[in-house]
Formats: sequence, C-alpha cells, structure tokens
Amino acid sequence: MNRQSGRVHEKASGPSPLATMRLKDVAKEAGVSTATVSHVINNTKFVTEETRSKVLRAIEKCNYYPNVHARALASGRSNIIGLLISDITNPFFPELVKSIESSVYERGYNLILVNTNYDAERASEYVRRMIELKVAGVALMTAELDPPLLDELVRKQVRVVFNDLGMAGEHMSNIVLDYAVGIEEAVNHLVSLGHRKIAHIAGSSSIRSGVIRREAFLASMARHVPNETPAIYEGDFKFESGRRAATEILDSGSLPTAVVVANDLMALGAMEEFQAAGLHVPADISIVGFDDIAFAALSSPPLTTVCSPRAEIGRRAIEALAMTIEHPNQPGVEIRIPTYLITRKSTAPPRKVKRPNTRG
Amino acid sequence: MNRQSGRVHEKASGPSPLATMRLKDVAKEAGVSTATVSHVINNTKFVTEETRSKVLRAIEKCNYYPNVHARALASGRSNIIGLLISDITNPFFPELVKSIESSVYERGYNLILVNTNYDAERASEYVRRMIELKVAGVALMTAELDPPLLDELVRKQVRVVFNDLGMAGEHMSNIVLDYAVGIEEAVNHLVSLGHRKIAHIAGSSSIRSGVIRREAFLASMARHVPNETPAIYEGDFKFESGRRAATEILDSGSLPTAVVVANDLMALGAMEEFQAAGLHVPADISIVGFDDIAFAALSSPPLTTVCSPRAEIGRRAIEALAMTIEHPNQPGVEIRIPTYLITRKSTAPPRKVKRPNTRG
DNA sequence: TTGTAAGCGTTATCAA
DNA sequence: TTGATAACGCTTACAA
Repeated sequence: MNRQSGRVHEKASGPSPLATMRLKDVAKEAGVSTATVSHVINNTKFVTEETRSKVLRAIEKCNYYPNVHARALASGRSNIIGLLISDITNPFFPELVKSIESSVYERGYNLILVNTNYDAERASEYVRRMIELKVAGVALMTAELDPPLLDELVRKQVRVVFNDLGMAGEHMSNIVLDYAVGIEEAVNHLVSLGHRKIAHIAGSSSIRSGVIRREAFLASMARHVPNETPAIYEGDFKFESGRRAATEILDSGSLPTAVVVANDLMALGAMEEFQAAGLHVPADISIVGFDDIAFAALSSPPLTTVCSPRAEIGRRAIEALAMTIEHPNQPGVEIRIPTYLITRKSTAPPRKVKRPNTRG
Repeated sequence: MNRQSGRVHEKASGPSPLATMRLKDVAKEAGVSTATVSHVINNTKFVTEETRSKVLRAIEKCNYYPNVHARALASGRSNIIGLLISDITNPFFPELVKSIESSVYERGYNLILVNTNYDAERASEYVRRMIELKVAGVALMTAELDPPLLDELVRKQVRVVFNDLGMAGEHMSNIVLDYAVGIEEAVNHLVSLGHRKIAHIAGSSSIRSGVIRREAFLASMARHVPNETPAIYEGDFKFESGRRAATEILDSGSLPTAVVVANDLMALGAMEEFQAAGLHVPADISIVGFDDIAFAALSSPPLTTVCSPRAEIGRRAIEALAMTIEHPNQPGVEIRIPTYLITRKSTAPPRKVKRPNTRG
C-alpha cells in the first residue's frame, strides 16, 4: 500500500483510477510521445486519424484531465478572466455577471469573481491577485477604480475592458453606455403624454453615471420644455433615498406630474412613498426609472424604465476582451451601447385637475 | 530595442519595469538563493532578519508578483475554490455569493464562479473544469447535481461542501438548513395572532426544499390546529406562480385568513395579486414568505418572512471547506443552520368578519 | 507525421 | 541559516 509518494506506480496492470494521470501516462498508454498527445489535445499540429484516435482512446481510458497550471506555466498564458464588480447584491449586477459568465465559459475561459464592496483598498488587493494569477484579461465593471491600478494591469500585459473608466487604448477596450438616448426617450414619452412639470431624482453627484444621467435629463428637458426649469432632487442610488426624495417632493408644495429617476431602486422607493401618501401611480404622478432591474417589472404598477441592457453589455465586453487577448496586436475598441425606454404601467397622461380659464 | 524574446535582458541597469520578474530575478537582486526568497515569501523556514529584509526590499524593487501557476504546479495544490450555483439572477444567490466571496478571499483563496443555469450538462462540464484547475475545493450551492459528478470530484481528491446534496463524508461537508424551525415560528406566530385557516403555497414538489418546507408546514399545522386540514397550492418558486396560486385561492371560494408561502418571490407575487383583487394585506389576509430576499423588506407592506441566513451559510460553508482543505485528514462536518422568523408588516390578526352565534 | 528534450517559475529535498 | 537542484506537468522548438 505505498501511498506516501502521492503517486501509485502500477507494475503492469494499466492505469490506477486513484492516481492523477499525466500527459505522460496517456502517451505511454497510447504508445506515442507526449508531444503528440499535446497536439491532439490542442489541435496544434496535424496528426493522422489513426494516432489521433489511439490518443483519444487513451485519454478516455485514463480519465485524463489536463493540468491547467502546468499548461499556463508552459505556454505563458492562462485561460482565466477576472471580473471585478462593486457589489453583487446591487441588483444591477446579477444579470451582468450572468451574461459575462456565459460568454466567458463559451469561449473556453474560466471566471474569477471579485467583489470590491466599493472599497479602494480591496480593489487594489484584488488587482494584485489578478496579476499573480496571470489572468488573460480583466473586466472592470465597477464605477470607480484608482487609475494607478489600471496602469499596473496594463503594464503587466493584462488585457482590460471597462465601463467608462477611461478611453480605449492599446490593450484596453471601453464599453460606453449611452444614457442620453434612453433618457431622451423617457422625457419624450412623458412630454407626449402631456407632462410639462417633470422632476428628476438624481444619483449621487460624486458618481459619474449620476451626473451624466442628470445632465442628459436636463438637456432633454431644455429641448422639450424650454420654458420650465425642472426640479432636481439628489439621492444616492439606494432605495431609501428614493423614498426620502419623494418626501421632499411631497413637501415641496408644488407636485410635478412626473418624475424621472436615476435608477430603479430609487424609483421604487419613491413610488412606495408616493403611494403611502395616498397618491396613485400613474394617475396622480408618473414615474420613470432607470436600469430595468428584475423587480422593475414586478412592482405594482410595473415600472416604466430606461433599460441598461446588461446582457448585451456583458456579451460585448467579453467579446472585446477576447479579441484583445487572442489578437495581441489589435488595439482595444470602444463600444457604444444605447439604452432604451421600456414602457410599462407607471406612466400615463397627467390628471386634468386645474383647467385654467375654464368657464363657470 | 530587443523586445522579441519577450524578456528584456538588461546589462547592468537593474530590473526593467517591463519584464515580468521571476523569483530568480529577485534572488539575484537580493544576492541570495531562490530557496531563501521562497522561504521568506511563504514563511516556511526561519530566515535571519537581515536576509529577510534584503529579500523584502528586492521584492519591492522588482515589483515582483509570484506566479500562481508555477506555485500550484510545484506545490501540487492550488489556491482556487470553485463555486457552483444555479443562477445568480435568482434573488436567493447574490447574498450567498457575496458572503462566500468574502470568506474565500479573507482566507487567501481565489474564487471561480460558475452558473449552471439549472442545466445538468453544463454542470457536468463545469465539474470537469474544476478538476482541470485542480481546485482545492468546491462549494456546490445548487439544488440538484448528478451524484456521479460528486463522486468524480471526491475521487479526484477535491474537497467539497454542499447544501443537502447528501451526507457529510470523508472529504465532504454538508450544510443543512433547518427549514422546520422557521416554519414552526411562522405558524406559531400566525396562530398566536388568531389565525386558524392558513393555506400554503408550496414550491415545486420535484425540488427537495419544496417538499421539506411543505411537510414542515403540515407538521406545524397538525400540532397547532389539529382540526383543520390546510389547503395546499403548488407553485414553482417563481413570482408568477405566486400570482397564479393567489388567483386559485381567490377563486376557491373559501379564503384563508393567512398564507405561508414557500419562498419570497411567490409570496410577493401572491401579495400583488391579492392586492389587485382589492384585498388589504395584512388586514384581509396575512402573508408569510420564506428566504428573506432583499426585496422582502422593500415591498409594501414589508413582508414577514422566514430568513434563510445566507451570509451565515456562506461563511460556514467556506469555513468547513477550508478546514477539510487545510487538514486533509479531518473528515467533513455536518453543519445545521436554523432559519428564523422576521416579523414585518404583512401579518396581523385576522379581521373579525363573521362572528358565528352573534345575537341579533 | 512523430519524437526528443529544453524550458516555464515555483517548491522542497538535501547538502553545505 | 542558506544554497543547489530536482521535480511539478505541460508546450514547443527542433530533430528525425
């Protein structure tokens, strides 16, 4: 029962099911060289059908699993892709992660997931780990990342794709979500319905997407309703802040007939607060969210919202990343993905309450 | 500008920032052997403070990152842990994944995430990949997995932790969620409130947790309200099926005063349907969910629910896994985690409508 | 078309 | 206390 050596050397009885089989064992079993086995596994040189099937049979018989680490070491490249997100419990992420995960595996890579928790130090530690793992590429799907970390990644030859963290470059691709088109659709939708007095609940002004969305809203409003100055309330992208903003709106004394909110979580919070105050959505006030998180369709009424197509974002991000990994000389690309309005039940024409200059 | 070789050999000018530094380079820089460098990095043998700091300085100066693959190959163990879940967009998972991710990284491992999408074939492919990666351990956090896959993992010496996929064994730990205690609390809560006629919306009877929850409900009811036979409606754990079950309940002609639902998604669906039918929750009907997903606290009214403590599940699962990885001779453990009731606003005493034998 | 053998960057066993 | 050096399992020139 010699088990100490970690490897059981059989005398002549064929492969042991317990020992981990190496390429060499497969080669011996097939009666060929290790190079040949490697070539049939990787399709990297022509091998006659006969040897090929001998090898395949041997692989089968040995229940052989290639060792990824040995492979990475020998070839100098790994098949691991890193994904860095802020917080998987933020409802924006699950769909994105799912899409990225699928794309990554379809292309034969493996996915390492890290969750920064919005913590810069943790992000930095994670970038270090990615480099240690010699990942082929990293998808940086977080709102903020210290620029030095990005530099370090690029210096270490890691291919990168990110979401508006900078411009596309030699080894980096950039996915830019076009918030403005969706917001324009939203404002246009509300204005067509007859709304004029439209407020905005913005995301934190310290986060880029928050300010971009606010500016897009303002720009659309200026185009559609030039004579009104829309009220802006600021939240922090979380549910509770939507609630608070709604309270402020309620207390402001001049209720808008519609409100465009910078994300669904705040929109859902605002909707609840309005309803708790006795308003009916959409009869008394229309609400438009942003992102189209899963629960947007499940609220009552279902939320009209601008969709950030996360499945597409994930797919195209990995497509771009794989391109820069597999064609090392091609530069990164910039991919623009539009957002678009999904009309559900939280928007309707404003109630005709005060009809000015009405007779009698 | 010799860049072709991939490695730039500097003449005497110190380390190049472009080249990837190896242990050997650090050793040369520090004027010691590779063995010594390895020992200070891994704390695996005593090294004098002096050499130690020389090495540390050299590491710093070279901006050295150890190569995980070389390390895994040489040592025979990797620091990768695999996590297999069904679907990250199922609201049960984000919190679990977050907790697992934290625990894994705190312990110095890296996390490979895979999403089976409830697809057996995909699960099988993923198990193969885990083995190729020589992962130290795998957390199987999915409702179903073919037993042969589990066997294969164990045969390949991979440590495993799972959620009721079988019994704890030599290299496998089992996390068992005690559904019954939480459900008992829920039934007890409703009965104390005065409810007698309590229905159950069950999860699919083809899924283990669905049948366990139903049986726990039935057992509690038999204990508390022995003379009633509770109505059972079957759903499939999804939002829409909660809605459908509510419709069935509404159409049944005999409305219960409370309903215990097998998960929050269905509970939320049922709640919406009841509300759409003009019922008030909890005045007309009380609802208890199960899981305590994020949106349970955000619904209106906030959902009373039985909590599956996912943060704890994740933490303890990785704790158990790390134990079996780091102490190869210790057997796996079985960890029982209780569920418990969180009382929010969707439960209240039943309305006293028909008071039988009332005078006049 | 197939085989031989030199790395890949660590760890770990000995020896010094 | 430190240093040589042989693995680890694979890829990939280069040879045959």
